[in-house]
Amino acid sequence: MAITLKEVAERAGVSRSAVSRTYTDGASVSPKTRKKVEKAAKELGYSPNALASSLTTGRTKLIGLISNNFHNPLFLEVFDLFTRRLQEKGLRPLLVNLTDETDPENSLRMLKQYSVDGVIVASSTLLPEFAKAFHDAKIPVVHSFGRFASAPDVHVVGVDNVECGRMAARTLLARGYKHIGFLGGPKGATSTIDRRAGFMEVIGQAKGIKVKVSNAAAYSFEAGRAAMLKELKASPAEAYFCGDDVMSIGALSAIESAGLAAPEDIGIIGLNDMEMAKWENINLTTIRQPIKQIVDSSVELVIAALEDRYRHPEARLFSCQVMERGTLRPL
Amino acid sequence: MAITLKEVAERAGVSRSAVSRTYTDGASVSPKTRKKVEKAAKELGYSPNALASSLTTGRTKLIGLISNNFHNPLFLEVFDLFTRRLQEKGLRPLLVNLTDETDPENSLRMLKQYSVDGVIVASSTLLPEFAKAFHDAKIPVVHSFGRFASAPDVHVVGVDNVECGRMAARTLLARGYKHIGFLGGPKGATSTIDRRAGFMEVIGQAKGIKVKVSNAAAYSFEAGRAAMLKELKASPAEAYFCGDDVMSIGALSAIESAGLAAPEDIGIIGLNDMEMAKWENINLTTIRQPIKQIVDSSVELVIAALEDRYRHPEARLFSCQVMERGTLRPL
DNA sequence: ATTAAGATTGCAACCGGTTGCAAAAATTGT
DNA sequence: ACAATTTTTGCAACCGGTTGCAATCTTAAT
Repeated sequence: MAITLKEVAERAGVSRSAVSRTYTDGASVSPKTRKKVEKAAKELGYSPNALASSLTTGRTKLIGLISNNFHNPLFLEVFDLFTRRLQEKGLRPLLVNLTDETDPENSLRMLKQYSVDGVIVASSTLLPEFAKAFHDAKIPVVHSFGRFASAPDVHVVGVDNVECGRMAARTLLARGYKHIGFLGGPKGATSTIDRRAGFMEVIGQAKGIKVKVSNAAAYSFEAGRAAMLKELKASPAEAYFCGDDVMSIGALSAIESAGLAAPEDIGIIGLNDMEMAKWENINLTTIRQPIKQIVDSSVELVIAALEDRYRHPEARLFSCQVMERGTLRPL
Repeated sequence: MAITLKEVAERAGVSRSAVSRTYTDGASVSPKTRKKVEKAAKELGYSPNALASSLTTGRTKLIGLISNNFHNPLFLEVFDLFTRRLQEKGLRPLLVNLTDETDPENSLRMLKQYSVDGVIVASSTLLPEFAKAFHDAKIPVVHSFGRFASAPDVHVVGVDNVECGRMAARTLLARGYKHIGFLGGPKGATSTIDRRAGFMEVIGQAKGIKVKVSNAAAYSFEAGRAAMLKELKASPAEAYFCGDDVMSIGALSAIESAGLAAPEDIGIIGLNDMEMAKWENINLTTIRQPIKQIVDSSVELVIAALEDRYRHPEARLFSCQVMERGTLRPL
């Protein structure tokens, strides 16, 4: 099919090793032969077969990028950042869509077959055990947007969801809301559990605050809307901390449908700060996750992990920030 | 590192060929040896190295998935569909993010190095020449969401944008709008050009209709909003056909900002029918692109193309459909 | 000019599989 | 039971590279 190293060697009048060495850096080739080889290569349109070389070097430069968040617009931004960053580092993302699956079995087998150098699990809903399966199979893995643990089993990069919960609570209290709602994502999601813990911790320390807790079925528009519609039927709180931005937008639409408005009638604070949050017709007050930093750090960490396979599992947490916009009443 | 075929062969007490054959279908192995091999493989946790085998078979089952649309939420749906479909067919998507690049050079080289079996270019803004580069390099390629041509250079799957333009014009005329706007995407994009042609064709055949043409800088919220704000300053039309749904949402926000409403003051019809279009707070009347069919057909076509490398380039067009929602006045 | 050290080169074995071919084993028919 | 088929098996070469090693060539030092 394609041009091989052998053909280039013949044309350049050198050994195959010489050709190979011109394309591996650090190898010893004289400028003269390098010239000859490059000339021949150009004439033939040769490009080295990365897969064949992976056979001996043990490196494919392939990184498995696994996610089950293909319905949350935030993750388009995440994929954009990941693919660019990996490309910049000379790595190639092999994308795995995990929708409707929670068992690592299949993806593990597949990624083993393709000898990926490492794996990035980009998901806020997958359990730590998922990433652990790769760790156990001795494949370097980083769980991005995963759950924080002080002594994690695998590398984790993300935000401190407990602190996010606290931050949301403090923000609402500071604005004088007395009747407050926690409208979480799916009950089982680790992110929901952690945010709720932080949220309740702060609320618990304040006096005379009434709290309402409820959960949406998913981090989605429909679920957020449905949950808020239900809230509106039975004495709603003055302001809600919603599971994420998409849910918040769903909640806002419910409020609007009921002939109410944010922040006049009900306040909303979201989480993520996805691009849509700043669209003028949404203008959502929300807690920003620094996704660029999380992504860059994840890539850096997976590279570090594949250079040192015995690197101790590490959790890298980034801090969030409240983005003041128009869905909470001013301070 | 990992378990190899040789180790399995030794443990099972058979030749390496025997092991290889148990994992290639159509090969001749007796049930007895197959049993032995499978037992040994299971005990050792063996899984064949797909890359090594690709060396001799010439098939990697890797498909390059190239896109430059990492900011349009529609493409999250598209990626979701592509990755799932490819997975179902036993193919693996190697994702390439082409943002800020229009030259195929780099991606071509890279995908050659990884010996992808085929390439899918998923973009409505990349030019046909881009996909052509892969075709010229003898890599099977399908351009999804690409420009229609009756005698295309490469396989194309998408919608007939000219017909979409006609459809939009007819829809607006049928609702009695007399002063009509075409608010296109970026001027150079083939999709914009084609839609405009169809649109103007139908309008031209109607009597007493006034048309305004303008273009947004990109298929994005901000560009759509900016373009509509500009329109609103200088005698706007009664209804607009916007470049796509994201732009439409931007336009709607501009309308709202100006204290106006759709469809009462200004009508909007979009294009794509992405998930957000049916969110209750948007409720956008739009022309639906059947993305599931486009994706499935693209995958099918790329498979056909890699099975028959001399297959004649083909254009597959799917028809669109108006989704009646709330941003145009009723019939 | 001679020699020692350093740089460059090619040979050949190897990475983890596949496959054509001929030999061996199993099956069929008589 | 024996020959003719058919199926299964292992050998060995190959896919497209890399790399340790010893041989050869340069360069620098004396």
